[in-house]
Amino acid sequence: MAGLRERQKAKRNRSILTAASALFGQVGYEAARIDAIAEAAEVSVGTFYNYFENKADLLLAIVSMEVEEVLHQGEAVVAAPPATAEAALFALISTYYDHSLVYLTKEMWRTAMALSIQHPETPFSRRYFELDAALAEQVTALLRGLQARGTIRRDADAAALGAVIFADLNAMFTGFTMDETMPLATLTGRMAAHVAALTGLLAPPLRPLPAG
Amino acid sequence: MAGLRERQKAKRNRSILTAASALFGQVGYEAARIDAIAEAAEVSVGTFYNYFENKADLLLAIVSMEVEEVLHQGEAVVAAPPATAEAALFALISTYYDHSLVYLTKEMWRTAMALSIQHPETPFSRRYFELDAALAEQVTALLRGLQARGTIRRDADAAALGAVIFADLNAMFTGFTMDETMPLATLTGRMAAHVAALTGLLAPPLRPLPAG
DNA sequence: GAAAAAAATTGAACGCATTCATTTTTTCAG
DNA sequence: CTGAAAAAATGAATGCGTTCAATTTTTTTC
Repeated sequence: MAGLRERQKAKRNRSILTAASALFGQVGYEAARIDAIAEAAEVSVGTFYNYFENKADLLLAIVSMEVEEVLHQGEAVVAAPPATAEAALFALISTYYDHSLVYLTKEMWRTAMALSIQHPETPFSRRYFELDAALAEQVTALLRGLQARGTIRRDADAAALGAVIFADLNAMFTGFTMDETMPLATLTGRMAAHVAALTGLLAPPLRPLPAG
Repeated sequence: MAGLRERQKAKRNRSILTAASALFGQVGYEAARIDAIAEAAEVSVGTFYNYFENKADLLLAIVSMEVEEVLHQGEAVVAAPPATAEAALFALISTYYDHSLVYLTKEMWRTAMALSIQHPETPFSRRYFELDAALAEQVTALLRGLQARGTIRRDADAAALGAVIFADLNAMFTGFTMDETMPLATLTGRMAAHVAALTGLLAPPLRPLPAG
């Protein structure tokens, strides 16, 4: 049996996270005051800081959930990619984009990106870039799979190109979060153009390259 | 003759910017207190806000100077690029990187990037991304020049690839500013690897493509 | 050159995230 | 069950960017 203390801790933790999540959704991250979150969670401000290191810590919890789900979905695409390189990259990146607004608003994404850049020595930043690296690795894995299958040229540097593609999809996503009026379709369309430009360069030579 | 008021205004403006720049360099942007800047500039806090909209505004002035100089230097590279695509891209991007720490510290760069992402409707953000766009445009211009000269394949989408390459060099630069121990040489080396991977794909076909 | 008008300066006050000394609650030994 | 020790909760205080009503300085008008 879990002790009283332990049970109360878990309940409060959940309560704070729920209250914060709701407030973030309603008024945005920046406008959500700590006292308001504490009050909604029926907890004092001091107690809030007993459970979370700071306001950003709340955001991190939500971002982690989001990216973990997206990584999971991405695995399926990497395991069984569409036939062409263009379709495969498009499918993977669309998976990322389409999921992006499930738990987070654009403003929350912006805040997360800003915090992760500004304070690199922070647990927030470390975790955020860990997640980023996992996504980039997934793009690279897709490229490797396409190479193994002969869909794209085998002499391309998959790791470097995976990083390049991830940097680009990330930059476009940043642009998306920075324009509150941009629909997801616009983002997807732009991404498609870049994917087309890149896959245009990745077609394998008609005859296999001589070994060595 | 300029009136007394006008002369004093110019003097104060300079004084504040000089004081801020010095303090940023000494203790960093975040640790530089507005009262300290005001005091060093021999001005009250209220007056500071009469001359600059906020703390970020000071940073913007310095960032603008930095990027404008780099754009100017970049023009020379675009006007007379090295012989190979790899050398040309390397030269342009090195120009950017090598200049980057002249006026700004890594911490100042991080802050600038974070602010520009977090508050997109701000003059800071608008200006920052204007400068970014100008840099990306310069990369595209270089690619176009290389296409015109036949150094890289003419059927590549220069605008899309310019954007992709800029996003990537930007992401690597962000990584550089986030690691206080990383020397410029490491950044340059990583960039070289990505440039090699990309230019490997950009070589023109041995025979010119048929028209149309 | 004095008085009125315009512009600029000033520092105390405000909002908000975070900290910390004090109080309350829970656990546990006997 | 009791009292001491440990853990957690609390809200007033702090630090810092920014605002604003009151004051001072400069310009203009006659």
